Amino acid sequence: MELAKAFEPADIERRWYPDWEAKNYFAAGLDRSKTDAFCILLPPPNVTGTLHMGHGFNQTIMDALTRYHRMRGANTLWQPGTDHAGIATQIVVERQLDAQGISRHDLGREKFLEKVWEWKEYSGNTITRQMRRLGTSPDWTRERFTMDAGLSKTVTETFVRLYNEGLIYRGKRLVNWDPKLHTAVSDLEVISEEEDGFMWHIRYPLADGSGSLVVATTRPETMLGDTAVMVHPEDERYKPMIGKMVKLPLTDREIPIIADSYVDLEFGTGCVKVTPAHDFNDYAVGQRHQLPLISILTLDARINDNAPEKYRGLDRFDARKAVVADLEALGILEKTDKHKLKVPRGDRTGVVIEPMLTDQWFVAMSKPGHDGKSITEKALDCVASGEIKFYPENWVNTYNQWLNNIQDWCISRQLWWGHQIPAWYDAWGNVIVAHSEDEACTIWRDRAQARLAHLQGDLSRARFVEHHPESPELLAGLSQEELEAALANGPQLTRDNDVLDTWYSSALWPFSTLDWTPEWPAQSNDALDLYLPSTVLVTGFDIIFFWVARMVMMTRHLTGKIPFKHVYVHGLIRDAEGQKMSKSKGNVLDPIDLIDGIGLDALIEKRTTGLMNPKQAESIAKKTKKEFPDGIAAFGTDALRFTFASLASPGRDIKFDLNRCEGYRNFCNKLWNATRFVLMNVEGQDLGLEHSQGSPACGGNGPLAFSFADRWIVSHLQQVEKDIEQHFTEYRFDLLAQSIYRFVWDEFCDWYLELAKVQIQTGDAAQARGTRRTLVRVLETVLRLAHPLIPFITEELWQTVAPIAGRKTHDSILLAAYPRAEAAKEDPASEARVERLKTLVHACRNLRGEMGLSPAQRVPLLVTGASEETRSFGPFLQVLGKLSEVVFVEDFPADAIAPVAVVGDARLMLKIEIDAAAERERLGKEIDKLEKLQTAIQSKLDNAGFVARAPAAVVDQERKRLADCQATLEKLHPQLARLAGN
RNA sequence: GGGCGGUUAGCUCAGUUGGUACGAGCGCGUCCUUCACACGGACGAGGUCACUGGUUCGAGCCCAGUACCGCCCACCA
Repeated sequence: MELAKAFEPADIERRWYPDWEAKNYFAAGLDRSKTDAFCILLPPPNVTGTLHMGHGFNQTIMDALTRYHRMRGANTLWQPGTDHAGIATQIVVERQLDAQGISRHDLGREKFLEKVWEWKEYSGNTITRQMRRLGTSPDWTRERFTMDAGLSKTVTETFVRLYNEGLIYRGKRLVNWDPKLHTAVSDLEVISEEEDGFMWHIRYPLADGSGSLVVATTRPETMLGDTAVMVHPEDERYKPMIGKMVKLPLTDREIPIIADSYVDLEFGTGCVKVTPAHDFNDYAVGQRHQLPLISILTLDARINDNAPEKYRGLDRFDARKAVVADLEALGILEKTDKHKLKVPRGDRTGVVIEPMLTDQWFVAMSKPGHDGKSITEKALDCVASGEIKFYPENWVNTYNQWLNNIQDWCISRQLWWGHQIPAWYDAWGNVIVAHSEDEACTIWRDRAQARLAHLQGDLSRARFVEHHPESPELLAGLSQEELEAALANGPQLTRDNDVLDTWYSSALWPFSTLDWTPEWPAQSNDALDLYLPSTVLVTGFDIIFFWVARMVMMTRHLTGKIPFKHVYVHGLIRDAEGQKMSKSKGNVLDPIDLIDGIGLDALIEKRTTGLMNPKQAESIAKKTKKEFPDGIAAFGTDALRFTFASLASPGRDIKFDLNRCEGYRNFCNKLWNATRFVLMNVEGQDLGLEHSQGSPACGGNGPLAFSFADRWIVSHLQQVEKDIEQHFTEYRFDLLAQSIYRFVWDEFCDWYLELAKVQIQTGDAAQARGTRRTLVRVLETVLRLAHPLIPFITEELWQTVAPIAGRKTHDSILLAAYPRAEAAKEDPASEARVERLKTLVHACRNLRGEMGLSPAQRVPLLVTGASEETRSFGPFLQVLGKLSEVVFVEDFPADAIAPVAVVGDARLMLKIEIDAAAERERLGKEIDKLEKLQTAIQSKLDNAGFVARAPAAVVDQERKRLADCQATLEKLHPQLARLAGN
């Protein structure tokens, strides 16, 4: 088969992926007799759009690991799927409707959800199509979606369990409220950033007219909901006022002055207004002092009816202006200072989050569960015990720190898209959590009957509680008559409208995707048994809290197992300037565009459509033009993947550098052409494969001879195989890529191929066979070695190379065995010998370079003092040094004025006519350099401390360096002297 | 206020248990369309490893501190 002259990825990629998938090569290994199991969970991408560079990076690493372990023969599963991404997806669809002038309320819940499902279908397909383009190898037949029937069942089941265990509860609490979305959000979904604001100082008069005090606040409008003013108990300024009342301005209420050591004496005026219904700190203070809670805001953050009439209906920021103006008019606004403050904003909407008193569902993070430990404690234990390891390790700090300060997790969302909470309410507001409405009704009736029996005296309280330990107080408030009537009419339950935080279902991903059932462990399946826990979670640090910690908590608590053994935390992909990639900045790169290439116009079009702020289009277009004047070239998937891997240094974000990508595209081309060369030399030739299952066409029976060069490259390969194994174990994909790159380019191509040319041309038949066999075998091994990173090109080449190498063991390279180092093939002597040959060649080339010889100009080389080995290098030296001939002589001609280099015992002379003065200068410089070096080493050795305390090997090494240095000088000096006369 | 990173060639980054700065890619200079590859080859220029002190025979690598950049967490009204 004839290979194209250059590597052209598009066609190769198009052919191989469908083939792999059709033949089901990615299917989960379910062989229980195997001891090794490797599993990765794909962090399910959100169905909000398309994949970005971060996904490409993340998935490249996972795919490399998966292919590696699959080739090493482990049971392997890469579990794919997508996430419904509650809020994010609902926003996307609402925005689309918005463009048509429709709101979700116009459609109603059911119709709206249909629209979202349509979008999910579209986005989900886009994502999986992109993943295929990236060459990923998950088991597509096991693809899951967080709202699949099976996963939804797991959500319900776990919710019911946690509720019955008391670890999920409902309550009226102060939560982070997004007034735009009209939903509660969790602490993690709130981003606090410093913004410019003001500190208003307001004078509150004492009710008894005996004076006044001044409070400082950044949110004056909330004073309408104040229920106290607090001071520090030790504050001498205010001590006499503690316990007195102040008259709250703008209202007709009087509120107490309380003492609480929370107050900072140094800050502000030392007096703090307390608004328990609209501030988390004040809420806590209110709890401590039994203060009333007065909510003054509606759910869309307007002033409500609890406030004085004149402010009602005003938006919170308009209300602020009005309040400030009124205070000023009253003359009690003491002063207004500029002040920087942290403003909490919703991560999806950007609007200011309002602490709001609402009924919500929570997961109790610190409450002991069935085994006496809280889910937080258990999550900490999993890591502390070493069962779960972080790579790099320092992320443990972040993980621990977060868990040690965790608050209860608000899991209810006032949205439509998501898992509806499995809770039902009766007419009196009693809550029943159940798997279904039917079950809820049954529970209600059962409970009502038992309660009735209790009320009628037929069932003791103790017996009643014994039967219903999980919630004995349910229906407790109903009278006998009410129970009787309700039992006659049916319970009339209505379901909770809220849905769960999208991360709730994500937290179950490690087992929900493996078809865990409520009957587990009595009923299980192969995948669940083999792949829980999974091996490694590959993820960015941005979701350690959102996802990683919660998976550990839920999986440990609900299954008793850890979700994964390793957490590999990688950096974020940033643009060339280190900026985060985002639509609004217009610096987003689509991985597919790097694979296929994209013209400048198309790229600008892509970056400037659908902007939130269309005004940015122009500057984005300008920047794009500047950065990519010719658009982006097509690099192909393999080059992109190799780039991702090579940039994956631990603990570091990645500034994505297009030049690197180009460099690795070139690397693919190098590999491609090396293969062309090998094929040209081996196809149809006798390779001496008689003892292996070689293809008859290329086999052969001739005797084989392996030279030191053959043994060197094979030996070197063993070291590379060893290194790569270590790099995979340590998740060092950067070093791994580097190892492959260097071996292929610097050793195999730059040296071995050149040496092989000589061997084939000048060696005998046995040596030619040995060389050809080595060429094709090393190449074949390299292809397997590199396959996890660059799957397409390696498959394409392997299909041709493997049969010739007698190693066509499988239909696809991805099923072939991964190379493992063999100690028997190591050959240090040959490695050293090649090193000496390289030194000679370098010396020769340096001379040429310094003489400014054109590569085309062949000149003779004279060598004196050559050892037998050096003599054996003659043919190699001649070709690699571009020499007309290599002549070994006793001594140089006395009258020769030619450049000379010293390598060990040998001296090399390029036989060309040169200017004696120039050569003297050159030698002088050389001698100078060596003498400086000599002095440096000598002084080191003269240091008694060094000789006494440094390890003997190090001292010996220095001695040897010194000796070499001296030996070279001893040869250079006479050479210089010889020229002196000319 | 806590915690974590980073600071090495013009740019983007490696540097494995302290022992000659082998650094790599891109860029740069000179030469070369040599029968695998110009997506290439050969040779070369370029670095006080942020700063200060310490440990050590020896430090880019260990310790302490300083500066600058970045990230995460936290209730100063």
